[in-house]
Amino acid sequence: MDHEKESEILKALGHPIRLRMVEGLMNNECNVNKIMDVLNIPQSTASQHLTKLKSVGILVARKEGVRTCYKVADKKVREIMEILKG
Amino acid sequence: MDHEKESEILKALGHPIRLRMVEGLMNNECNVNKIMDVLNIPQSTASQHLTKLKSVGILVARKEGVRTCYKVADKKVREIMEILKG
DNA sequence: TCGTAATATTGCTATATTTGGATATAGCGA
DNA sequence: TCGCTATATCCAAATATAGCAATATTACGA
Repeated sequence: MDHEKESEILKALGHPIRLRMVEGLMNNECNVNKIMDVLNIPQSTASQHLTKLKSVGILVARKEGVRTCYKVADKKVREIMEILKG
Repeated sequence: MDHEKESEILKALGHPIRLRMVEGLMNNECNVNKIMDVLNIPQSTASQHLTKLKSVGILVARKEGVRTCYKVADKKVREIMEILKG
């Protein structure tokens, strides 16, 4: 097991806001504006958390004109989220 | 999902030393001395990481005379470790 | 090209975490 | 009780993270 990389992923997930982000993005792709509205946090805060989740490979971003759509990209993270839910 | 508690658990797992501790304790119960030897870290560092893992319920401690034996207590954490391994 | 909306980045402060030496505590055997 | 071993706790310094306003960037439509 690559402890460095795995612990990076877990650390990224280990924040209430980011966990809610990932949970919400499990089934739908979503742009930043929607996310910051749903979570009721400032734009810069939302953007930074999303950037962190992307930087460890949990999310991928897709540009759609002026928008950025994020979605969950890591299969293991999906499985972890399922475990936490159950 | 209780995001606060779940993210606490993920944050606790999200550290290379603690991840190695949990991995090593998946199949055997172990005392602090053994753990610090295997991971090659100072005693206080080992103790503190173990304390953190215990405080979020990932590990439980059992006193055996002068020794303290730790083992993995959280079923979901076990499942998460399996996912990371696979 | 201008203006505007969406998003990213910067700059900064406050707070939290990590680390390991030093010290305290507890159990056990002589 | 004394001394030894195992572990926990305390403390300070270094480092990392969180948060958010302000600013920069980018893409689009008029």
